[in-house]
Parts: sequence; C-alpha cells; structure tokens
Amino acid sequence: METTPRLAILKILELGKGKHVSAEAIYRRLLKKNIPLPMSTVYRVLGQFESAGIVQRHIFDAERSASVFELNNKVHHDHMICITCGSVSHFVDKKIEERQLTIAKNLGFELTDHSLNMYGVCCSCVAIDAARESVSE
Amino acid sequence: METTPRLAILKILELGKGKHVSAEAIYRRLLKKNIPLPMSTVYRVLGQFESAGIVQRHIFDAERSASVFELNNKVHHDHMICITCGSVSHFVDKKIEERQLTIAKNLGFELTDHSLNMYGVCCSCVAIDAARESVSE
DNA sequence: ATCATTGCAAAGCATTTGCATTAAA
DNA sequence: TTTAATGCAAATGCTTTGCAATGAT
Repeated sequence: METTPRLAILKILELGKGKHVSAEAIYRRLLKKNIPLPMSTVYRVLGQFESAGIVQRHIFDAERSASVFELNNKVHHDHMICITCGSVSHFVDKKIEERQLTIAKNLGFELTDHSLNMYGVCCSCVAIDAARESVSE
Repeated sequence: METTPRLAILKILELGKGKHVSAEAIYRRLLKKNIPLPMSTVYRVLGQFESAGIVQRHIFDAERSASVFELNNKVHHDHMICITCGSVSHFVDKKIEERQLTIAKNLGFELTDHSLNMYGVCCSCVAIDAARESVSE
C-alpha cells in the first residue's frame, strides 16, 4: 500500500495543529508541495482518519457548508468563530460542560456529545471595523 | 403572484411548531395534501422565509448534512437531539448564555450568535435499549 | 499472488439558478 | 402591463464510489 498521501495529509494537519483545514485547503497545500492528489484521495484519507479517530470533522458556517478537519486532540473543546475573518479559537469551559449535563438530565437525556459554536467578531476585526468607520465619516 | 405554495408551506411549519422539518419532509407532506410542489419551490419559499426572518435553518447531524427548518419563534434556544430517534428538544439556559458572554469577552470576541447542539439518547430510547439488552442476554 | 491503496471519472445528494410561463396588482 | 412567483430542467458545490491500475508484502 502506498503511504505517501496519508503521510502528506497527516503532516499538513499537524502543521495546522489547532486550526481547521478544509479538504480544498489540503488539496491546495499538497499542490504547492508538489504532491498533487485528487480530491477523492484527500476525502478518502480524511475519512479513514476520521473513522480511526485521528481526525475530527466540523461543519461551521451554516451557509457555505463545507467541512473542515482538525487533528483529534482527544480533549473535547468548543469553538469561537470570527464571522469576519474566519479565525477559530478553541476553548473548554468547565461551568458550561457541567451545566450541560444538568440540562440533559432534566430533559431526560443521556448526554453523549455536544457541539457549541459561538460566532462573533474577533478583536482584530473589531479594530478594523472601527478604523473603517472613522474613515468613512 | 401565486400564494398557494407559500401558504401551504407555512401551514406545515406551523403544524410542526417547535419541531424541525426537512425540505424533503415538507415536500412529502405537501404531496399527501395533494399540493405537489417541486423541490425548487420548497427551497425557494423556505429561503424567502429565512431571509424574511420567519424561518430558521439548522444543520444538525454533522454527517448526513441536510438542513432542517423551523418557524422562527424569535426567542433564541439551543437543541438537545436524540441520536437514536432524532427527536429534538429545545431549551434555553440563562447560566449558559451568560457564561458564553464571559468566555467570548475573555477571548476578545464580540459575541453575535451561537449554536449549542447537545447529542444524546432520550429517555424513551434509553428504555428501548435497556429492554433490548435484557432480551439478548 | 494477494490485498489494500490509489487515481480517474462518474455518480450522488442537497440545494440553487436560469428561463420561459403564469398569476396577480 | 408590469412585477413577482412558479415549474421545470439543468447546474452547482461538496463529497462519495466503482473500477481498473498500482504498490506493498
């Protein structure tokens, strides 16, 4: 079995540790590295990684629904996504985690998983917006 | 302008108040009501409703991503989804909402929105699972 | 020689769009 | 009669799959 694609993709994911990478981004980065792979392989490998628990898939951005992938760091975390520049921060909050358990219990559910995505404007984008406004006045 | 499609779809959404309906489900229910509409119209109307703020679109179930729609009850809420039967409960939790603001602030974000989806097994499904296990023994 | 992995092209699915047709104001 | 809404079919975007070719053991 050929292993180049798997290794190459894994390396890209490792480089982007903590970041989220789309299949397309991976495809493009592989091109730059002179490792042109068809999308099918990219997706197939990501799929394998996903079932192996190496990688997690997220669907942010309800509108332009394209999955992004990240190395599974085992530790659960939630996401704060900047709606302007797309940057993503991770966080874990004990209070929220605990509260979720309580809520689930109250609703009669056995909680197995959750995803919390917060959307907003990150501080640099806020700054840019502010600058732009002061100019346009 | 013809209004039948819009009214019919609105009615279906109202019937399913608090539930989440997929475009396909709407399509099928319209068929049963002898109001056959093409999917394009279903989606177009839902799209209009969405931009009009009448309807909200969600993408649950990271894997088989199909949107579901619900009447916009204006009040923000989060979701608890049963991974076995697909039933969805709504909830709002002040503590979580507040905590999110704090977290966003700490991360330097201006929070504009969020989506919290909790996944688990609802009590009836837990019961069914339990029954099944006791049989297989 | 066998079996998993690859590349390509084609299929798949949910959703959207172009365009000619039709209904409403 | 002008504008908006509809139906159809075709296009889109992301993702998956069938299959033959290839690489590894």
